[in-house]
Amino acid sequence: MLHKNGVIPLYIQLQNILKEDILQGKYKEGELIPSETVLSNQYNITRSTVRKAISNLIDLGFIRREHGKGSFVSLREVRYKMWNFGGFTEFMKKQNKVPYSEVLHQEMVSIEDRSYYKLVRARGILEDHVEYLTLDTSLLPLDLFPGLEKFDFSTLSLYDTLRKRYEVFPARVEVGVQPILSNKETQQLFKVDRTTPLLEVQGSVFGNSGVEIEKVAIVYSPKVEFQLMTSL
Amino acid sequence: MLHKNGVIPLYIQLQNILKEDILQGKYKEGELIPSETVLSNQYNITRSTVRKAISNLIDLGFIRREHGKGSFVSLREVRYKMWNFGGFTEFMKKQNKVPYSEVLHQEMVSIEDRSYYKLVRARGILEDHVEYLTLDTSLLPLDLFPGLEKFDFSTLSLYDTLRKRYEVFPARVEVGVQPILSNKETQQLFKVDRTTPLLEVQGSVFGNSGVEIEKVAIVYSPKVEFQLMTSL
DNA sequence: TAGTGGTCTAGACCACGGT
DNA sequence: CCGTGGTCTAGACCACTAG
Repeated sequence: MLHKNGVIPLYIQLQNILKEDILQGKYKEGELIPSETVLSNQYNITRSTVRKAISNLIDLGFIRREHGKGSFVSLREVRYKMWNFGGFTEFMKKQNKVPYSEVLHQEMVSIEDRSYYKLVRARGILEDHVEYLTLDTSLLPLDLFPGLEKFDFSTLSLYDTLRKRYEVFPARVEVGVQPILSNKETQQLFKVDRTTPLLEVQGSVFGNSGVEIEKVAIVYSPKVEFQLMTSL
Repeated sequence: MLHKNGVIPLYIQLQNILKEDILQGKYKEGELIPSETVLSNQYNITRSTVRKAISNLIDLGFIRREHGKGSFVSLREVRYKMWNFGGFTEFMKKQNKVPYSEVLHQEMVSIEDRSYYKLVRARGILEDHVEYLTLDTSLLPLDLFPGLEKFDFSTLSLYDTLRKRYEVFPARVEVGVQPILSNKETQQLFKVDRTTPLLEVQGSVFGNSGVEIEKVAIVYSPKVEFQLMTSL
């Protein structure tokens, strides 16, 4: 149900509900979602409000409308192969590599009246020497994870901690990919010159319940292969 | 004045009027346009209709709204979201853009004793000018597509042709993503300087039967947003 | 014909910004 | 305070799709 007198607009609430339903698989790729009329009756809101919610989801690439037919789930889900989001540590162990994390920086920051724990880590694998592969910047909301700053993430897995200590399970990422130029920090870390372009991924990680649990920015070493497969 | 009983929706008519006014300089960059109430009175339509017109112009990057202040002309740079690898033409049409393709180069090449039709196209959308978004290099095996070189892909959709003429349906892609530096060609095409890093996607497209039907390399303009979602 | 989305009206109340 | 945009209601008629 919707919170009629809450601070969050009804169309945003509905938008989030539909988005979650789609991502949780309640409405699957290609399937019809309930019609605008049905939704407006179901949630006791007008069709205009329903339309606003659906229009936003169309802009976000979740839904496609067809006149006279209905509104369809229209996702283009991308899967990754060599590259992994949900736990660098776990992934590397599976590859029989020794994962290595170095906390470069950590602090409490405040963004839009919310406090976050900011964690900057250089990550890589341990061979004869340390081979750095990514530079990770994470922002984790402290209201969701009180006391998070007390853990030592050079030895602990961040996602493992979220799961075990906070029972929060990373479920989904939404990211953008950009090419960037290296700066002094990444040049040193990845041993590249200043003309080397790098890959950066920026976005959000969401938990099971659909809440954003982490804002993340990762710069990848050129040694990391970024591959993906997707169906058309 | 608006044509009240015309075939063109009122909000589209208003949208075009405002767009023209902006492009003709009647409302200049940073200036306020008339308020929603004023426009609704002026054109004898409801505020909802005015809002729909303005919302579209915001999506198109002409206007920015500020709560309590008004709506300002704001010709921000448009960024295009593209998470599709196959079917540029179809994708752009769905976005109500006019797709534009320019064949820069085509030839027959031989790789590992197999002949391919090599097609290099600059692709983008047509607005007041051509906005180039990608530089596509395709390699299509001629044994699968005999006579393919006879089509004119500046006007025809490649994938459409594969489907209609050869009954081959692109089904899956496997690609790698790399950051690259711009070269002279891409600098000119995308109007960027030589220090601008770009995104390149390289890989293969497979048909329904699982055969590789195309080797592809796409360089993206910085105006293209490369976004993806995935479950963990 | 019934159900869908597409467009539009005529209101209402609210939150924000500047006077 | 007033004017702005932000949200929402409760209707209406239309065009399109499918049985």
